[in-house]
Amino acid sequence: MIDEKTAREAVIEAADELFYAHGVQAVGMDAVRTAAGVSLKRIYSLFASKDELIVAVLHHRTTVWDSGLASASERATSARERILTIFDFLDAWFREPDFRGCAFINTHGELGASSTAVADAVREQKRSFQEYVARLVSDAGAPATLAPQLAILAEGAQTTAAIAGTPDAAHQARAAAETLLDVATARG
Amino acid sequence: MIDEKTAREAVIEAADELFYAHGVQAVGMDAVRTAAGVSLKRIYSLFASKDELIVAVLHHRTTVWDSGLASASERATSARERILTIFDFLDAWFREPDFRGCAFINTHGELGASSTAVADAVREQKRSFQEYVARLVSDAGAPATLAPQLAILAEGAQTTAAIAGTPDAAHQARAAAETLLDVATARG
DNA sequence: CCCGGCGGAGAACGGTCGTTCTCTGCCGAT
DNA sequence: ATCGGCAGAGAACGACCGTTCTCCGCCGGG
Repeated sequence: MIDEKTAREAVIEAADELFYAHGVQAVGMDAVRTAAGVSLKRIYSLFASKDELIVAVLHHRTTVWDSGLASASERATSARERILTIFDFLDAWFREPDFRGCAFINTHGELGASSTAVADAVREQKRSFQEYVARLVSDAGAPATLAPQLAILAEGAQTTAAIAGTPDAAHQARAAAETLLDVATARG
Repeated sequence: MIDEKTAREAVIEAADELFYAHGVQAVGMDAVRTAAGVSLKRIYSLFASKDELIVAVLHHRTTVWDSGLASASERATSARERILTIFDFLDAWFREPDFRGCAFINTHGELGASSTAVADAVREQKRSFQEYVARLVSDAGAPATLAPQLAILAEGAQTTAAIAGTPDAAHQARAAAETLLDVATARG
């Protein structure tokens, strides 16, 4: 048998892909089993329940998102550029053919009311993103009130792009962010 | 028996409340029956399937949202004020104890991948909102590019408030909208 | 007063889901 | 070579859901 860590990752990655593509409740554990190539018995020895698997998937997505954001901002030379890089990162994501909105928002809408563990995992990811933006805003010398405004733009772009089915929202949000940055950094 | 229109409305309103509170898939038709006080047989004579009921609920929510937005903007005296009223409307909504995000976004995340009828109804509502904002932006004499930026702020505020569980996003988005409006109407 | 049909209540049906169990074959140890 | 135990495959189980069906009580017309 493959070692535990490998099996865990295979299950999480297969579940992530299926959950994101079809919604969590539309995917049965059988489908996860088939996609991951790991027996149900083993899946249930790695995760106590589907709910626990969902939370693990969300945590996995958080790390993927964080590292994607970090690597996208590597080329940026200033804090201002790093902020705007967020929206370029979104633009590239929106153009992926299987883009279907933010998995955290989707999962929260689907299960946030019934599972507090899911709601907590989603809230934690959003909080961490807000913190990331706040750090960049502080680096750019802009007032702290700018950070939640930029975060709201990023969130809105994700849902707008998901529902409209076009990536336009990324550059629209980017333009708004530029304006807000200009105004916030103009004064002294 | 009660007349058809009344029964239809009772079913739609009961389903709307339950779907919004718990998510669509978490609510069985039995629960709708009990809440609406309309027999299953009658429900299925009014709606061919649960999917059709979901779409009817979304259409109902669209009219409720539109009229709420319209009545909130009645007191505003200028186009600029009418735009900012959107965010005051959101603020009041976010403070309602049973606020759980935008039903359209939630339902799209849950069922948008599997039901094109649902995805279409959601997209149509967002398109109509974009149009409403575009009309106000035009009335305010601002460039058309401002409209999607404001719409993105409104969308982002809704998901942020839903996940964070606080109404802060409304006034943060309002402040950003004010800045964008100032910049967009300063020239000329 | 009797009868036929209509509507409501909820049981029934077929399917699916999350979870567990059984069976079978494989592996290392003796 | 034989045995014990572990892992995989998938059947089994109980619950539930969307949808349909059955039965019962009520109603108006003769």
